[in-house]
Amino acid sequence: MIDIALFDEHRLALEGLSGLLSGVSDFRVVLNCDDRNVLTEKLKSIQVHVLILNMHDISVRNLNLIVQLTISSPKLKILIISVIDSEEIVLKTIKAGAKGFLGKDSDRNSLLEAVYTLRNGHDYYSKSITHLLLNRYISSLKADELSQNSDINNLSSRQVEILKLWGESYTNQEIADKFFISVRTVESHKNHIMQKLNLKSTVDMVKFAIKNNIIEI
Amino acid sequence: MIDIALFDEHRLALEGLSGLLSGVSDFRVVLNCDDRNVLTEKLKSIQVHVLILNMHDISVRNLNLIVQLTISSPKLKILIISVIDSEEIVLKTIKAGAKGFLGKDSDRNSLLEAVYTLRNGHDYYSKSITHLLLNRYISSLKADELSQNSDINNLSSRQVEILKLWGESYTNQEIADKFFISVRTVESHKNHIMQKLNLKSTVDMVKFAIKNNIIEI
DNA sequence: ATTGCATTTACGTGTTTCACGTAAGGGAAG
DNA sequence: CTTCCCTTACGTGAAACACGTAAATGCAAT
Repeated sequence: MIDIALFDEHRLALEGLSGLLSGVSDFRVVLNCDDRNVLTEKLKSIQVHVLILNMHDISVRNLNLIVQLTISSPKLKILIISVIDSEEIVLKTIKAGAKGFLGKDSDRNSLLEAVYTLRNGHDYYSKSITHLLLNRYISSLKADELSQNSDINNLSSRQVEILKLWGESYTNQEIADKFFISVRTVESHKNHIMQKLNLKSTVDMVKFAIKNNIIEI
Repeated sequence: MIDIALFDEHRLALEGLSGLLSGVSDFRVVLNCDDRNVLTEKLKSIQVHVLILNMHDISVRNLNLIVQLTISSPKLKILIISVIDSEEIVLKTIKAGAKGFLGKDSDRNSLLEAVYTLRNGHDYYSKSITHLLLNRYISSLKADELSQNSDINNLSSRQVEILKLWGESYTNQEIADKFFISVRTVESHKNHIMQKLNLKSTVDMVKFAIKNNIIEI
């Protein structure tokens, strides 16, 4: 029997999540909670194996919640569910102490699998996440093969900075002024970005930036 | 019997939501969807009474989805579920054409109530939302509902053609060759588009084209 | 039928960005 | 110390952009 606590600020989502788990005989949902403070209070008295945190946004507040719970309940396994599943976010939650992460591509089976896996003392990350986490490791080994994959991880931070501003309709000159570098340098950065990502036009670069959440539509 | 379509980018949440509705005998969930494009496609063929959209973020893209569906399926009642329920956000979705909004304080009963209410031709907003909004304010917003998305309609078909090709990374020269016109003419068209839509850069033009489904990401 | 207006077409001029090189200096890794 | 990548920067020619001007067309209203 696995004792589970559920947290979701959104009551509807909380109930939905609760429903997904209630059918499983091995599971016992001992706590449904939509209030951060109530959660931390309750977890001091009752002991659960797995805490499922549905995070609608990954704010410092939410990350802190993970950190706090990790400290106060070292044996508690925290599973994050979030529709926001960029590499940065996943890494932050892991760093904060989460043992599992389910992105938006996850379904009920992934959830059940994740709970079992965490209960058994292992980490669980959904497919897209694993792929994401492995990518930078693999890319360091097989840089040539993967250089064709238009992956944001291959961009340097400077290149992302430039791309971000340019995606907000800054002109090269404005970007140059902002960073105190030459316009030619800005052009160079953009050239390198296009080469690296194998993009054939600036239009493609905009699309790439949008796809990779570098800029907002 | 009320036919319902469900959309949620997050599969887990989608399944949870589906579970919350499945127990009700009056309801028939005919479509579960986690892909924006699939949704619009499917809704062209099957007819549902209520579409429930769970929005994890209220982006222009999401708002535009509402607008598009409102235009293509005028009889469809759209119910928004979102953990983000600030006044501004709610107003935007209503403006876009949504007939109901459930904020984070809503539970399963609110959901069922909302679906019934929408099916009966009325609007539904959860408690916290209702007291936020003045009725006359809502109705004044609805008046200009149709004039809001007139931007795209102001473009001539030629302008849209050009924008479409350019959005597919065609160069001006290629577009000119395709239409047997001068490169300068292509430039003129683009200039006119930018003037007409009050865009200040080509990056903005890409974004506009994406927002208005002229080009695909 | 003529007026009026937006559209489509096109060009001129000057600025900006793109595409493709080259290359120096810095820092991290081996 | 060497190697490799990143950052910085420049050169050149082509392409695209910004801002005008302007003629021919098409269409709707009077």
